[in-house]
Amino acid sequence: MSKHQDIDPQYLPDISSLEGALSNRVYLAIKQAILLLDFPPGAALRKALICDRLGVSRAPVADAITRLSTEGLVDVVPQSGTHVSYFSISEIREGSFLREALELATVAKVARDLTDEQHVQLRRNMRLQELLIEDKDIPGFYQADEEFHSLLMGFTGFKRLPEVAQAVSLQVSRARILLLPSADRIAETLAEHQAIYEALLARDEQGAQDAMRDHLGQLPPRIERLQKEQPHLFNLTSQDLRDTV
Amino acid sequence: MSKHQDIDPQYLPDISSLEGALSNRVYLAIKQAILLLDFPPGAALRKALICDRLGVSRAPVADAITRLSTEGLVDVVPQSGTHVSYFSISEIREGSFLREALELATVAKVARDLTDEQHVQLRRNMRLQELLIEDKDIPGFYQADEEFHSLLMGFTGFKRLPEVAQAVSLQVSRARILLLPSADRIAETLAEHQAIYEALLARDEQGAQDAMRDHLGQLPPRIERLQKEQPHLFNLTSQDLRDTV
DNA sequence: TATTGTCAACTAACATGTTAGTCTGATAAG
DNA sequence: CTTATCAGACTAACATGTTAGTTGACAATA
Repeated sequence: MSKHQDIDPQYLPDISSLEGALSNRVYLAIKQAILLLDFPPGAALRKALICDRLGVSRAPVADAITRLSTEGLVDVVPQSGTHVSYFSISEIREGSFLREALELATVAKVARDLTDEQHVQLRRNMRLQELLIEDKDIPGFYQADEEFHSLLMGFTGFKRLPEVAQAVSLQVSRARILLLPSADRIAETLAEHQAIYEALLARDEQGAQDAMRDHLGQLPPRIERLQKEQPHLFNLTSQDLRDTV
Repeated sequence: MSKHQDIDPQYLPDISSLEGALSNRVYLAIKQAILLLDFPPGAALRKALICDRLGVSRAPVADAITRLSTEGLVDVVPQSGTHVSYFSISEIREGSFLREALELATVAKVARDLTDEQHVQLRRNMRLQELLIEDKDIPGFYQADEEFHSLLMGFTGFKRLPEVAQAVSLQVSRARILLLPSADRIAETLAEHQAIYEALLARDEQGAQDAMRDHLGQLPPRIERLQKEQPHLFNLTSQDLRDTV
């Protein structure tokens, strides 16, 4: 069950550039390493190595691991050890479901309440997306994509919504790193964003939801295909086996 | 800003009857006291008192408080103190929004996938609700109500959904305690549940969502009325002031 | 070979000591 | 009477020592 590598603490970002409490900085550093797959699924988190690398004691590291555990990024085995969680098709499906639920409620509300100022911000972001596509700047487009969704959530005026949405779809975000986006795909993505944008301008609540559902529905099948290509990253639970029959 | 009472540790449930790690038991005990308003909003959590009462050291208590902090039930002021969070109209609105988003997605999926076995379970619960109303057993109905929603979420097959739904609407659950349900109100509630139930049987996705939206929409206005009656329990942020103009 | 039992090494969980930031309230200055 | 200051008493955050449970290698046995 475990001839897995330990983590390589070399990949931990330096925490001195971060701000806030020590526990929080350690948390952010480990979280980044996991989300970028520098700490691969299955890797054992060795507290001693992390303490050594970051120059902190075990307390803030333990605190950080507790938080990562509640987010599902690590699995803690009491009195035994901690390792980076595997991908799980069922968890990714659930994460996508939760994410979709929140995004649909978001666009419905935004379609009802969109202000002129918000419209300007959205239009600016859409223009940016177009420019980045012309330049074939894939990382840049990725970032503008995130900002597009982030803007919409911000428009609701709800403060916790963005972080909740991120928390429920962390596994999806992590798996998404494995997908290498092509120029074709980001062009499609732009078109999907435009459909959402136009429905929002038209105050078309149902249309915006349909467009968002269509947009978000693209991701899960792509991720599920990864399971065949890189099965060692996945944890096949009985649930998953039943689903894939 | 703070001539508030300390918490009274006497209200902490005994943790020896709970199971799991010590940290988790302490967490559950404090959480229950906060949700039942035995620890009222604004009360200062004194770690020493809690340690004394539960017979544990500071470590598991600190661990528990960290978790409660991420759930928004307590506010931690670094290097200073911790107190039970106040109610906030804006947080309650947001919690209701998030809860509704998840419940709507849930009934849509259940309307599509309902099995015969699940139908039997639902019908049994509906019958139970009717019986409890005849007996005017309000606490019993409250419990069956929770079970109704819990059943629906369980039907999706998603494991984290119930806990996420509970987590996002914790503030709402806490405020709900202040509402004294009348016989009239629980009769209305039953009717709303029946509308959801019938739409689900008819596989009417849109109808089930409409019925659920109508059902969940009852709660927030009732809670907002509490603000006038018991303003000392609320934290009026500038956000809230703007909203209530 | 396969199975079982033992034990050493490792771990998370817990207890407790230490540090440093924050609040309060008394006192002094205006 | 108001305001500023400053010391002491708190607190969370952090460091570190201790406990107890798990794991996995290996030897003993069948």
